[in-house]
Amino acid sequence: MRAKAATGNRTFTEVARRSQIAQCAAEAIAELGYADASMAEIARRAGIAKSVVSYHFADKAELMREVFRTALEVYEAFMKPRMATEVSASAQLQAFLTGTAAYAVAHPALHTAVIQIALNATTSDGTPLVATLPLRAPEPAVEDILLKGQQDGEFRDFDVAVVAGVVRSAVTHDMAMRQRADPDTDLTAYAEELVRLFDLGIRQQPGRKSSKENSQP
Amino acid sequence: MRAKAATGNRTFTEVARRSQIAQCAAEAIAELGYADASMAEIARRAGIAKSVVSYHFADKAELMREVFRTALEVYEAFMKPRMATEVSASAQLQAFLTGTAAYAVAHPALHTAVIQIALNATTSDGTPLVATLPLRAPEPAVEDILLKGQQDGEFRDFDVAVVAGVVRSAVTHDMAMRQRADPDTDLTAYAEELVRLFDLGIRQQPGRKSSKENSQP
Amino acid sequence: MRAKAATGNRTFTEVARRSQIAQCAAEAIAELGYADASMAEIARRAGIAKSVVSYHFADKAELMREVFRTALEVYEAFMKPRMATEVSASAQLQAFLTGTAAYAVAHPALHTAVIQIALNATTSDGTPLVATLPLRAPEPAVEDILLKGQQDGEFRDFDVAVVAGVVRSAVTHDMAMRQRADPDTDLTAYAEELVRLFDLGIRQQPGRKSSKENSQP
Amino acid sequence: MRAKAATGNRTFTEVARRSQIAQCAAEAIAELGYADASMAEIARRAGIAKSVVSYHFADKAELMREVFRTALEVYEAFMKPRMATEVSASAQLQAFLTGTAAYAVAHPALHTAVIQIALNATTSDGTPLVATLPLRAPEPAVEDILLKGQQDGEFRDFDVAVVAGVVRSAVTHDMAMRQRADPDTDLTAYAEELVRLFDLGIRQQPGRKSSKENSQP
DNA sequence: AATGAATGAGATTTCATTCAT
DNA sequence: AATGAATGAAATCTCATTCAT
Repeated sequence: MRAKAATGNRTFTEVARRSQIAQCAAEAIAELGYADASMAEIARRAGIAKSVVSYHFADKAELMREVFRTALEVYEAFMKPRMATEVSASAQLQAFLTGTAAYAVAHPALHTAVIQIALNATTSDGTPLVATLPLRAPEPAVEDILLKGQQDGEFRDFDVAVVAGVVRSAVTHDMAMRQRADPDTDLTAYAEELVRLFDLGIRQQPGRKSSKENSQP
Repeated sequence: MRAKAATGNRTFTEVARRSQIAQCAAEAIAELGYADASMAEIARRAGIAKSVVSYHFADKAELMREVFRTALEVYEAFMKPRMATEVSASAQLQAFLTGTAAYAVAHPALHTAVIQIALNATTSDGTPLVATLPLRAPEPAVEDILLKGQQDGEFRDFDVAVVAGVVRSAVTHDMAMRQRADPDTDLTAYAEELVRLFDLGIRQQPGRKSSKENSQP
Repeated sequence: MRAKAATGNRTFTEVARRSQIAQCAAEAIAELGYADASMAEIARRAGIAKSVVSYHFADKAELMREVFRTALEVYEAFMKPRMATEVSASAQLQAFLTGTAAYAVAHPALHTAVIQIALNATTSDGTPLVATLPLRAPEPAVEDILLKGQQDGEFRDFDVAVVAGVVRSAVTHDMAMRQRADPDTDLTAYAEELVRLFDLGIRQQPGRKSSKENSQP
Repeated sequence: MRAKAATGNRTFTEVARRSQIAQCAAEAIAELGYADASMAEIARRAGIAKSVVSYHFADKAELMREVFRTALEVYEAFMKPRMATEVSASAQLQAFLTGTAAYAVAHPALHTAVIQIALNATTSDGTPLVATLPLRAPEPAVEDILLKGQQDGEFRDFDVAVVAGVVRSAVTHDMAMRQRADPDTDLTAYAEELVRLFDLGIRQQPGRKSSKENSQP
């Protein structure tokens, strides 16, 4: 009857350390870039020996996976209450944009680190790390929102995959670059501008009907 | 003690070698990611000794700067004729979007490499490489097109910096990710979708006047 | 500050644990080779924490010494009844060869591990572990059998040390390599072949007298 | 038209360095045992930086393979003239035994190192190194000598594989242990003793015919 | 102009060992 | 008696860079 509980079969201490190390890793990556965020640097920031990092994570890839997982969890926990109250697709999209911006302000390191990891991290055999992640898309999925909007007749006809990509790249890549260049950027105003842009860009024009809506009377 | 000034006095061979190496560097980065594109790998792809790379470039940062410069040159040469014929801002924006997509198809390595370099490369003292680049925005500057559109009353009132960022992140980050995930993506269709999205998103609504236009009768 | 003297005051549990760990160590060494038989691997096989190994053995050298001691004990217990009944030197040599082969079949891990330890193990200051062992030769000592054979006139005149070495290397090194290469080798047939070989090689030729026998009328 | 000639496409310098490093590796292994012969220690003995070793050998396994190859070459070059003059199988066996002993005296490090490598070295994935060697048996093959002796009626009937193993283990394992324990052992006397032992052990008894000889009149 | 050889710094990872609980 | 956590030392390997030729 060992003192193990918490997540799966991990000690309280272990969970705490892993989380601390993952956080330090995210910060190191966000500040220095993926290439310069070495295990040594991460350990230094956590105030522990290099070998302690290796003790808790089998290898660097596993640490990166943990950062990814953490960021996802935090993001979803952050977004859930903000999405729950919205019904219409356009309101959901607005909540998504302002919510994600607020998340980027609250957790800039996680927000930036995830992008760098996705772009750079590889496993020891050279395959991209993302390929090895059991990666369900984070909730809320932009695609779902857009689809719902089309079905409800709120949004016009367009290629969901493309627009979803643009929306997502705006709140990840562009937002992160902006924050990096100037940490004090007003992301709230930024998000509002996005809301307007996309609302106009995809909203169903009055007097027109989307093909989807027509085909399902 | 060869005094190799910035540009100027380079022999024909030298110019050719630098260009060849830069091209190989771009390909290595695009295929393997920045972290795994070592000087050795780049030399291997060029079929020359590691030391030859060092002979032509003071250090890795300078090589990365050269890739950047090359990509810019190629991009501008590619876009110039496509932009020259367009007059209206909306036509220019359309030319920018379809042109950049065509460029990504024609020069995928350069297109992808630049993003990776911007995100990852640092000089030996740790400062991001982009900070050390005499970086004028590449022509055509999205900001200029948008501003012109507002002044001509074609585009509505919006924060130019924000929208320019979104437009740019769409054709860089999103497009590059898409190409990486599936090298056969139809970027032409993709660009057309973008044209529609942004056109609707920023065009001046009929019967409305932009503040800018009003204030300058 | 537990005063754990050489042997003597060990609890039942302690003795059991030490023996279990030593057994697992032998198996790890036999399977993976000395270099890859780490304390962690040994603990894993025993189903205990690394620190438990350190708790029971001052350091790795002591654990290796224990494996050595264990192997010796087991070997001698195994051989004793087989040797007890034999009187003549040649019968004793035969019993030694077939007995040792049977031991190798019964305890392959111990048999192999001892060789690896003898060849590889060093104390922390670099001196070979064997040098630090209070190493009396295991009973039955081949030298004693050979000497007795010469004195009884059964064996011819030869350098006892040399022949003893050859006999021993046959049943250790050669036999172990053979088992490793093919775990199903028929060691019984192998031993019989050895018996014939050495019997012919050292037996006193009829009509001749060994010098030893002559000099002690 | 690079300045490459020598072995395959290796520079003179490269060949020399590889050979020097391999020699130092053999010495380190012979003196300290396989486990303590680190790349750092080998580099120290060669008076070069650790990274120079890595420059010439892709990894440690490749260095070990080179030591193996070198030892084989040296051994065969050493034995060839000694075997060439002998006709009868018994004379060949004698030449083999005394020759190998002389080799052990002339090249003790190589002789010992090979044994340690065969027993211990593994590739990075854990498989024994010997398995990855294109390992033809070194000339002269003991098996061939023994077979010839049986066919010529010089040697009695016995299992060639077994006796070959014993002969080989005597001149490898036993001889190496002996040298290690006392570097001044008289290996010449040792070899003579072996000659007598095996000669008696396998020679065809007068008045008897081996089964093989009978079956081929 | 090019290169083979060398190198120090540093990256990741493994290991035996210690210690508080 | 046992263990999780931690650690420094060291091992292997990679990298950008330098230099004599």
